Amino acid sequence: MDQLKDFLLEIYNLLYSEYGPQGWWPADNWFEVIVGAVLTQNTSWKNVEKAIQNLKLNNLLEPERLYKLSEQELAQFIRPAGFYNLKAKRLKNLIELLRKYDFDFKKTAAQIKREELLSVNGVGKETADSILLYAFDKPIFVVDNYTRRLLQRLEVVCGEADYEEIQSLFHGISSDLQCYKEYHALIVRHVKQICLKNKPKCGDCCIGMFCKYSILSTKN
DNA sequence: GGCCAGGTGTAAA
DNA sequence: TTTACACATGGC
Repeated sequence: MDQLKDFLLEIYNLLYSEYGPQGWWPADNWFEVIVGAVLTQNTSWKNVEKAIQNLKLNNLLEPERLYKLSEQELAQFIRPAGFYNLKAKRLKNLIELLRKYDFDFKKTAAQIKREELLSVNGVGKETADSILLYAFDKPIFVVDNYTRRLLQRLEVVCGEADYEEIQSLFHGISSDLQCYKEYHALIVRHVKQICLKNKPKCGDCCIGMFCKYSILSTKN
């Protein structure tokens, strides 16, 4: 297990050396992180940016403002992010939770629990953990499909590995908040970048020496 | 024109 | 418990 820890730390160092700090989450404040976390569900960040911009230009990117806005109106502002009716509902659900804490950052950060976020319809594990890590600075690692794919290619986990299993691997290597924020961002950056190449091969990237299979390969 | 993107919930098998 | 599908826009 200590070996695995060292291995994951080495991967982190290689990625960090290659790409440098990623500055995640790209948002001006905690509430923008939360809105972005919902809007980015199965959606490219480019489209999320347009939706966020719409809200900003209309002075709506504040919890109280969105609380007062109707679901139908909200949906129109976030259209570019896709699934806009669904996401308007999900944002409303989340804002209803935030209202319990009087839309107050400190109060929410001090009291909010993962289970509470997960109980909100439209908030799954990845969204909940993104909010906890990037909006509220909780040392909780965010697992996404990029993470799963990368660990599969590195033969650290198999395809059936569940969310918490993968998460615990990262919780085992460090409890450092910045490391969690950076590692997740670096994984996203790396896998995206590699997949953009026409024919990525093994050994083709900064961690290639550890990959038996191409990142695009479906082989486990 | 087809495929995919920083997922999640629901319903049927 | 697993699988299929809906949700929708915009970039390449």
